[in-house]
Amino acid sequence: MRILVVEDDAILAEGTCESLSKAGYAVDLAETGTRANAMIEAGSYDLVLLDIGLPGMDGFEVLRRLRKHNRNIPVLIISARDDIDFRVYGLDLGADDFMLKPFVLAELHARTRALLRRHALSERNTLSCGELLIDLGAQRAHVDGEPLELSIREWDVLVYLLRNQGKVVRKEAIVETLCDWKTDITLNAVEVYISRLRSKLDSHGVHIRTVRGFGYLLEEPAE
Amino acid sequence: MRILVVEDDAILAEGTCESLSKAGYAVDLAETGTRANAMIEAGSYDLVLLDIGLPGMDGFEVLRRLRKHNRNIPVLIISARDDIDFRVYGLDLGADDFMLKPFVLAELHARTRALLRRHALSERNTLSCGELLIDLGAQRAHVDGEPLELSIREWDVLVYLLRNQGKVVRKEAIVETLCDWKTDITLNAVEVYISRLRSKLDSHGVHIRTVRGFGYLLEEPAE
DNA sequence: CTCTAGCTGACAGAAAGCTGACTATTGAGT
DNA sequence: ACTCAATAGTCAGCTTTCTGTCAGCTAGAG
Repeated sequence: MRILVVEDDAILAEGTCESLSKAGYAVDLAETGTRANAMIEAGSYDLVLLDIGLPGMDGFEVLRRLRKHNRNIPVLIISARDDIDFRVYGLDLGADDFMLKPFVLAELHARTRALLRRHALSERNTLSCGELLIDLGAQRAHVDGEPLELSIREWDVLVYLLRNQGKVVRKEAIVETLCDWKTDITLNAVEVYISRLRSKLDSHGVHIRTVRGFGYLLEEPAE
Repeated sequence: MRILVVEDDAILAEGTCESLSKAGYAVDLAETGTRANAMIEAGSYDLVLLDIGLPGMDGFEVLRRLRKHNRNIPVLIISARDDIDFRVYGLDLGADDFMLKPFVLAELHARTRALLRRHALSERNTLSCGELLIDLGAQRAHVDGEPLELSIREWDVLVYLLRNQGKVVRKEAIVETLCDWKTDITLNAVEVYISRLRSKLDSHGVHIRTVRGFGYLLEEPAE
């Protein structure tokens, strides 16, 4: 269970990290917002403890950027400002919980456990095919170790293909998974998604095969 | 078709069960998560309607335990919380569909039907003949372990032959299975399909015998 | 040997799929 | 409120692949 602590106050950071480490979590520390974003991009964390009052890029900005890509990582905001507006603002931006400074370590642990349990990332859920790796928990995809930029639609289609790896998937089925029951999307749209996915995946050796008259097939990494 | 409804709200539960019963399903009710898990273990259900907001063991936990053992049962999650995170989370855990309360019964029925249909289709049923193996669920054919490229027509004819393995199949019957009603295809077309199939299968020891004046015969793996 | 059912290569028209371009929409940033 | 950028979905034209027919050929029954 990996936790990223984003905190500029050295003393508070040390206390927090140490306490969490002792509790058995793998803890990393980021002292600035910029660094925090970089680390979140690079590593896959199960929880982010985010101090709002950071020098430079502030916590809200970090959160906003984080939510752009990793929609699912739980974020616990820590703020010195006893201001209900910040609380609302933070939750609007997609924070999962909010804690005021000063706090006792027991509360930190309780909230940490609660968040992790709620998100149950203990059962990290990944799908893969050859050099393609998808982390459902963090909602991120990688090929050849490089992060892959996917729009929501592309993501959904790819996940569906991966879940049905080795099976031929009909376009109708893809449409159904996209818009749960109101099927007002053309089948051609699926062709477009596939086309866009291919342009991102083909060069990495992940091929979506067309099975004429049936649909598409993501073959197992047979080579 | 047996459905297990997991719902603690007595009124909602009754309405749901009654409606599904009337639609011809055999419906059982579980009021708690613990009971739900026990019943799933014991009985063989074709679908589970799972409310997330349960007292005691919550829906996610039920789902997690269920997936540990009976991975294939389709699960439709029902949640009062209008929260995309729950949706993603539930789907991550292996739910097959997601519905928000309040819902109209028509939607419930539509989703139920869709899930049962989809599941029935994905059941792995296979046909085989010697080294030839056909997976109807995945819509894939293999010979000698190698995937076999077939067009729709070839696929249909081959499936028909396999379904009538050991029997002589008349060309007229094949034409009928192809174009359900408009039989404006020449019998010669069947000869062409067979010819094309043979060129793909012969080298793998799968022989379609001609029975002069009658039709074709796919012999059982005599060897 | 003859006759006929069946085989199969070739082909043209049809169908299915691909993709660049375009429009509408959304959402962030100012 | 406005702008800019990214995304979603449609469309149209193009490419690829399949289909069904034909015609000439093969081969089995008598």
